Amino acid sequence: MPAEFVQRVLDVVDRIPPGKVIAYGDIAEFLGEGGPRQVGRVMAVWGGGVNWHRVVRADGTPPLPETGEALRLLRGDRTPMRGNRVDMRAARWDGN
DNA sequence: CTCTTGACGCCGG
DNA sequence: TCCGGCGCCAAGA
Repeated sequence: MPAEFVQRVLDVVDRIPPGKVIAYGDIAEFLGEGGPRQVGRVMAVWGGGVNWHRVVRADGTPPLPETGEALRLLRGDRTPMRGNRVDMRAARWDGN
C-alpha cells in the first residue's frame, strides 16, 4: 500500500465538510486511482485520525453499521438521513 | 503460487 | 426493499 496513496485518501476525507459525505468509490474516482476496496482498506487501517464516519457506502449505509457509532456522529453533523442510511442525493459531496 | 477475506459496487429477481 | 451473485483487488495464511 503506497504511503502516498494513503495520504491522498486521508487528505480528501479531511476536506469533507460537516453535513456532507462521500462514498468509497467516489474517493477512488476523484483521485483517479485505486478502487473502492482499496479506499476501504486505507480507512480500516489508517482512518482513525480523520472523519471516518463521513465515508459511506454508495447506497448510504454508514461504516461499521453494527456499532451505531457512525450514525451518532452523522446526526451530530446534521447529515441528511433516511432512517439509518444517509440520503446520498442530498448529502453527497462532489469534492468542492 | 493458490485460497480466503473484506469499512465495496452494480445488476437482476 | 431486501437478497444473492458476480466482479474487483490488496493482504494474509
